[in-house]
Parts: sequence; C-alpha cells; structure tokens
Amino acid sequence: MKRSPRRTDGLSREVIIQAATELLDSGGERALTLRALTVRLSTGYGAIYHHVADKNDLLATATDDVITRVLSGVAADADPRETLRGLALGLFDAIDAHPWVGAELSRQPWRPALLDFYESIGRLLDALAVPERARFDAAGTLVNYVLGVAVQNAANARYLVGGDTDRSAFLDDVAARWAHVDPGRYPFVHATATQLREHDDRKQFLAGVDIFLAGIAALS
Amino acid sequence: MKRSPRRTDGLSREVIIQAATELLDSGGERALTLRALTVRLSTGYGAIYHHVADKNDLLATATDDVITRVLSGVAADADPRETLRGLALGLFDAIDAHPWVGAELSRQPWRPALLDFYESIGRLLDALAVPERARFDAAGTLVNYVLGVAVQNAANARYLVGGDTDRSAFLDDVAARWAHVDPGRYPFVHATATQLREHDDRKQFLAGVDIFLAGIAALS
DNA sequence: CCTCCGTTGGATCGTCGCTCCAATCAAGCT
DNA sequence: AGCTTGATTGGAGCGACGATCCAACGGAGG
Repeated sequence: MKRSPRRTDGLSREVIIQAATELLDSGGERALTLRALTVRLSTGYGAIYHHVADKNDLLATATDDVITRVLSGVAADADPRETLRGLALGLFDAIDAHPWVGAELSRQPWRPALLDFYESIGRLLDALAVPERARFDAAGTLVNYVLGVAVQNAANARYLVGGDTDRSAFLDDVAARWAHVDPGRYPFVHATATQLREHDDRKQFLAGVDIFLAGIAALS
Repeated sequence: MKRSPRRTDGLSREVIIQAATELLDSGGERALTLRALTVRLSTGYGAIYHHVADKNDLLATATDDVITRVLSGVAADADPRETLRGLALGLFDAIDAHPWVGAELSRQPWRPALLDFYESIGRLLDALAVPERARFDAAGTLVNYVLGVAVQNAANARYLVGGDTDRSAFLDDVAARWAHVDPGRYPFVHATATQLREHDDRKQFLAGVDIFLAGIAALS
C-alpha cells in the first residue's frame, strides 16, 4: 500500500481556517465537514487536528475573523448617530453575506471579537449624552437587537438551501402563507402580508435601530 | 432470537412529542436523540417514524406546543402597554425555562405558533396609536428584539452544561474576563464589568422593551 | 376462525466528529 | 556525512448519530 506523498509546504492554522471559511461561504454551515476539509487541503484528519482544537474552534475562529474585518472597516462619522447606524449596518451586512456567522454568534454571544462592537456602542452612547446609569441597559439592548435581527436573517438565508430559489421567492412564499390566514382571526397578519412581500430587510433593520435610538434619547 | 413483546397501549404522536419535550428539558438539545427516545418509550425507530416525519418535525412541534401554551396564558391588561410587557415577558420566561425553544425559534422564525404573537403585537401597537405606515416596521422590530434576547439567553443557558455551575457563576466568569481587559483599549467594557455581575437579565430585557416603547411613542 | 392492514421493533446504512498511531521529513548534533 | 530526535502528516478505525427498510405482530371486520 503506497502512501500519498507528504506535503512540503507547511500547513498552518491560518490556511486551514481560510479553507474552512471558503467552504462555509460556498455551501453554508453543513458544507463544513472535516472530510470536506481534508479533501480540499489534500491532507488527513491528523494534520488538521494538530493545528486546531476541534470543529468548534474552527467555527469560532472563522467567525472572529469575519467580525474583526467588519469592525475595522466601519468609517467613523462626525455625527455619533450616523456612526452608530453605520456600525449596526456593517454587522448586518456581514452576517447577510455570511449567514453562518450569525448562527455561530447566536451560539456563542460573548466571543472576544464582539468586545470591540460593545465598546464602540458604549462610546457612541456616551457621545450621545446618554446618562451613565442608563448606558448599560441601552448598550445591552442595542447589541441584543442588532445580533437578534442578524441571526433571524441568517436563519432566513439558510432556508434557501443551495441558492437556487431567490430571496424574493422565499418572501413571496411566506407572504402567500400569511395572506391565506383567516382574516377574522388574524387581521393584522393578514393586512401585513402585502407589506411583507415588498419590504426591504435592510431598511426595516435600520428603522428598528432608529426606534431604539429615539427611545434612548427619550431616557435623558 | 427473541423479539421483545409488542406494546399494547397505543403509541401516539402526542406521547412521542411529550417524551421528546421531557428529554429536551432535562438534558438540553443534545439529549434529544432518536436512540434516547426509543429507550425512554421502549420501542423502536420504526414506531417513532410512523408517527413523526423526522427529527425536525419533532423539534418544531414541541416548540409550537410550548409557545402556544405560553401565549394562551398571558393575561390581557386594560393598559395595552402593560399587556405588551406581559406578552414579551411571557415569551422571555418560557425560553428561559426551555432554552431549546429559543434555539429552535432562531432556526425557524416563521413557525405558525408565532403568528399569534405577531398578531397580538400588531393589535397592541394599534391600541398604542402607532401610525399605520410605521406599524409594520415597529412590530417587526419588537418581535426581532424579543426573539433576539431570548436566543441570547438560551445560548447562555446552554453554556451551563449539566446545571452543575450556577447562572451567577457564569456571569461572574464573563464579568471577570471583562474586568481584565485592557482599560485603555476598552474603557467602557471595563467599566461595565461590575454592572454585568450585578445585572438581572429579566430586568434588562424589560428595560429594552421600555426603550422600544419610548421610541414608538416618539414616532407619532 | 381467518384475513388483512395499521403498527411496531430492530437490523442496517451512510455520514459525522474525533482518536490514535505509523510514516515521514527537516533541523541539530557529533 | 551519518545519526538522532521531535514536530508534523496521512489515514484507518471508533462510537454515535439520523434515517430507511422490512419482517413480525395483533386487533378489527368478515
């Protein structure tokens, strides 16, 4: 039995994590299997486990990478309110582009990478003259909202299996089901069905951020 | 080879789902395996799959049951604002008691059981005189917030593996790590560490709901 | 009493994450 | 140059999972 030749270029933690990220981006969470990784890197399990603790480690590190990249790319605006909106949108867009990041963040919400996010929000609330005693609750609420929406969106994105069906097709599907509920029992849901079909996730997310900002402003 | 005796009392979808719920409540998501179910019900795979489509079906139905039970138990108050707070708290407490419900809802946010939740919120926003054009965004935002926080809490609860370590011990752990971050780089996070140790998830959640309500009021 | 069909139990399959160890090679030593 | 050693690699194998499939069962209707 001939053994396949040993690789000469060094395998490294970085290379492995990048390969994992590519697998995740192209095929979603379920595409990241150790077997797929060994094939892609043409190596074996041992080599991978020598650089990485386990699959959790892999997912967590890949997630941290994406988050860090996003947060460093957010532009600071003169207006703290605008900066905050930009920050929130940055995270939203990142998770929209990499739904698996949302799922992983919902599983481990206290990853170190989110420290920067939390810190930024705290400072911006300070700049917005939020009283100190309310700042903790306000920051927590905002973080929870942003992560919450992002996770929901990730779930919706995961619903589209391979990318065959379009996002709008998915919305049409849900909207159609909502349109067929009993208008007597569910007047609001029924009336909302049309708006659901036309709505823009990104805009609705920003509208939510604005509601919370208005509420926070009302605190002082 | 002797076959174990055939059961005489009828197995039913309800019995299976209740057993699944008990497994989930006692051991978390990873405790629900088909093998564990066959042992608990002293039956085989075939019997279970005869009544249930697959494991997703199991999880989804169990989740629907919990949600429905919660929503039917929420008292309607004269003040729509109070009713809304009660509704949100009801979902919060339910997911706090059954963390797996939070995880499942984040995976499938459009389950029929949430229709009632969405409908109730829509009506309450109407009672709060939220302009119709803003009601859709407002309802979506609130649902996202409630589900988002609930999911985070579920994730934290899942962090405590078997219930050995206490919830406060977990908070102490996170707070300790936050207290040791570089105060120069993360002044806000550092300053927040003490509040984190003392904070009450439930109260903070309610504070978030109040921020939202204040923001809604500012819309009109 | 018999037949039939809705149920039931469990052997089996393919895949998963992960462990374990022999094989391999580069760097350091004499 | 030859030897040694330890870090690194590749892959067989393990136990557990969700799911499928089918033979065996037994109560309801004739």
